[in-house]
Amino acid sequence: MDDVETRELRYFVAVAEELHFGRAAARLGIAQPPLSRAIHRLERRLGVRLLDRDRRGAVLTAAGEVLLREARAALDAVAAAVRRTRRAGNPDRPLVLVTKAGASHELLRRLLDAQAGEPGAAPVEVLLCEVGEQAHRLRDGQADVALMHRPYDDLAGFDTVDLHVESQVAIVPAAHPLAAHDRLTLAEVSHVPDLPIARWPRLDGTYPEGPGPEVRTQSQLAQLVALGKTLLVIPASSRAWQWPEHVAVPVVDAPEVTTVLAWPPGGYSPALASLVRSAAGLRDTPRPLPAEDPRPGSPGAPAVSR
Amino acid sequence: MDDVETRELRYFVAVAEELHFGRAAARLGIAQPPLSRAIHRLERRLGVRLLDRDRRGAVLTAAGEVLLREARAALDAVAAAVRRTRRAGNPDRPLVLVTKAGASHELLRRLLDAQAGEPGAAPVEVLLCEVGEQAHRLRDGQADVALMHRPYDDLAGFDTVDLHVESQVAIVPAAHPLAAHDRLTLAEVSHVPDLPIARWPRLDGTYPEGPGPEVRTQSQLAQLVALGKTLLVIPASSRAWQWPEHVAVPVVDAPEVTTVLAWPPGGYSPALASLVRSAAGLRDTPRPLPAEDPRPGSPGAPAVSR
DNA sequence: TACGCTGATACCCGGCGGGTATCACGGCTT
DNA sequence: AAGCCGTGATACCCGCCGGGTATCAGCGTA
Repeated sequence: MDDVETRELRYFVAVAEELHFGRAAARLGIAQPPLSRAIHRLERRLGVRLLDRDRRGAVLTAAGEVLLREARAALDAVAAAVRRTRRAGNPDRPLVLVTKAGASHELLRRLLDAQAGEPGAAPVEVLLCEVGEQAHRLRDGQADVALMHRPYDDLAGFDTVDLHVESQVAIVPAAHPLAAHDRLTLAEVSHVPDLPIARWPRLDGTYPEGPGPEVRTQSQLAQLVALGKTLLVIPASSRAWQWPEHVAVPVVDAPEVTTVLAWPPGGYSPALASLVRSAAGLRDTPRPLPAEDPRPGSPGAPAVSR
Repeated sequence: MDDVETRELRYFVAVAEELHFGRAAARLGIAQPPLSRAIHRLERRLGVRLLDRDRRGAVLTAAGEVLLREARAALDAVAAAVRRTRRAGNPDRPLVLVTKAGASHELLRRLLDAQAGEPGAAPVEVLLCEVGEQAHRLRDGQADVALMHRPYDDLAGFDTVDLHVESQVAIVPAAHPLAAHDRLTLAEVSHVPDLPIARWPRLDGTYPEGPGPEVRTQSQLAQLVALGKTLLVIPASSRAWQWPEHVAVPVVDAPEVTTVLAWPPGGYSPALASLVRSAAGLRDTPRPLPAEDPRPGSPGAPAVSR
């Protein structure tokens, strides 16, 4: 009586996102009448009205809002089941590690080196994604493990190993008066009138209100800093930002950022276990001496070049 | 091409649990041939062999193990979507709070009192469950919010508010020499030869190996302590254990237990928000003076009666 | 060797998902 | 004011697929 099929959830999500039966049907590749029927049947089964049909489209009811959120999560879980099962059936599957582009690449390289040194190490494939997308990739099974940053990323629902703790720096335009400081506080960088904080899109693609410029990628943001339009506060090791027009100034009271290795709980493949072991070994030497690691800007060495 | 329906996942879970097509079909209320067909189709779609068919049943492949775990999670998510949507459509729905029977009942009463005092408070329905079941009830939508205990319960994937921190006591038979101590250490209670720790069933109903008695409910455990067969270490406020044949002795080096209110992230109904507010108010007075709270054994007052 | 138990196969039927054609209704335009 | 357009709803048909029964095929065992 109350077994809902994933097809019905996919249909509902399409309608809830488009708020228009015709467009949703086109997106799904079916005609509009069967879609209307399916949504009606879903409403009848749940005993709940999900959409208020209007002459120019439809709007979600409160219950519809709930189902939209829950259905997305459920569909993610189903997609994850499929992806993970497929990979589990593939004997020489690589481990997929997802991380933000441009962040922690030194640490990532050390992790990959350490893992490659392990005997019988599984190959690791690196998948780069947009800011904040790692959790989603992990949840829907596109990746096995992620590099994430506390407190920035939402770590709820994942097992984690802390890899590295570091302080944060403000990246400001070299020509700006703030660049002359050798240390700053959060208060000093929070509301600089001519350097408003950039705004990132929400999950639905819209932007929050505010004075700052709208950005969608990290390189846009880097460019905006170089142009003197904005500033940002990031972990000290994110050296990708270090353009000639940038200056990094330590922010003394910004919360420390912890780089963590995160993975969905319960899924202990041998390959993942091996990577976690490598990561734990890395953690034991969080601050390598320069002699041990001659690369400049190595994570753990919070030296900020100005 | 790769859209898997929940029906197929339910079918697979049944087969994977029974390891026998005939019994699984009977449990599902269908005949065996369609079930075989469905599993074959699922294997073909995933491109992965899930079961090794044997003459006397079937055994899971590695990929099958993965899918069993993932499919259970996915089906939980779908069930949660249905349940939460149904409740969201019901205007005067009560908030369902799930907790372990016998634990934290004083704190729970204070929470319910505080919530009832709120203007326009939503009714709260209390659901009692077995040890360790709260997370599952929360995940599959049978409950909106849970009282759980760190570090005992798995809080991964939930938002939480800490309510109360307390130390732990050992509950030992009154006739046992350990009862004469006025304080104990973990080392002293860990491997007492004549009081082996009881064993709880795993999720699949089997018991881990060990010398301790097998228990399934808390009252069985209480009875076994009274009979001098075992001991246990629990938070000081779990007064349900306090039988005449029991003696509670503080365990000085046991980790502190934090009672937390936990709920699935993202689901902010007004009723839930109101309860979380009540809980946060409670947290601000974690150790009420006796004058403020004349009830004996109130949580926060770690007085241990012997 | 025959029986029994397992899952696989063959075949049929009915329901349901999907398609096209059309309706009902309200807002907009002229 | 009247017609048109765009919305979702309804009516009806068809083909596929899920489910049923009957039966087969392999292997262990009595």
